[in-house]
Amino acid sequence: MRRAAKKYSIDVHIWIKEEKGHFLGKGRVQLLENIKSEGSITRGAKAMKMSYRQAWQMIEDMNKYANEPLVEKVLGGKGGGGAIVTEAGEKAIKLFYTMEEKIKKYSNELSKKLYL
Amino acid sequence: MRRAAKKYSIDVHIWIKEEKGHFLGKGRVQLLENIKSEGSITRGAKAMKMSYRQAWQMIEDMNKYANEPLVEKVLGGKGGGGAIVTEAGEKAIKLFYTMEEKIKKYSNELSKKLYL
DNA sequence: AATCGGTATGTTTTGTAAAACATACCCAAA
DNA sequence: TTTGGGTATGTTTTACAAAACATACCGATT
Repeated sequence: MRRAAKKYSIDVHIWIKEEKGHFLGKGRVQLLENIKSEGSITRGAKAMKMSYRQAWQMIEDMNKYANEPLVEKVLGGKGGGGAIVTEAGEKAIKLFYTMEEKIKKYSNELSKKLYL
Repeated sequence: MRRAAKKYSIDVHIWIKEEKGHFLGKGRVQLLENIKSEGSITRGAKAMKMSYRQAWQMIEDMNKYANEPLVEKVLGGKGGGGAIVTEAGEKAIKLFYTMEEKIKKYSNELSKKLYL
């Protein structure tokens, strides 16, 4: 009879990529969510202990690979300005989580019959 | 009518993990294969431009998390010795590729209906 | 008993990505 | 027209993982 002395499972990470390079991973999605809730890149980045510089570069990269910008700046206004997540950005967030969930669900099924 | 200006797809990486930590990823599987074909950790690592030190540490880690060692040393003998991949090691290689293939196949299916 | 290429491991050096710092510019609101 | 907190970037510093180096030990083979 088959018995596994240790419990194993499958861990899975996904990225949505465009032809020329990676486009969206978990970190970027979290950044988008933070920008959405905080209202600026500065605060969104800080909320996840990411440097503004790195956050900005990610956004530049995402916008470059997307059909339309996922984040747009808002200059001036009370508080000096900020940034917003566009509708395309919102869709991207949802899409990423949908795909991630499906794939994880599937790999969890596989994990159940994982004997080694 | 819906039309995507850019082509996107899902990229997926998997790891087989034990409760206490990651156990097997693509790099480790390649290392196992190299050790198998080269007959030693030294040459197996060199074949993939990995340092002996790093390779050895990976093996130590794998053996620790496995029910039984995946690699065993062979001391002495013509050429000073070497290392072999055990039967458990062979199984682990096969299992990893089987799981990887299934999950990639599934995510490729999902990629087909990926509009954003 | 000498040889040989490996294993196992500590120590030092190097390379590079990330963080930290600095600063010019932006513009709505007051 | 000054204020304020952002954006957008260049420059410097730091941290740390990876590589490189060094070496004691191993034991079948000859």
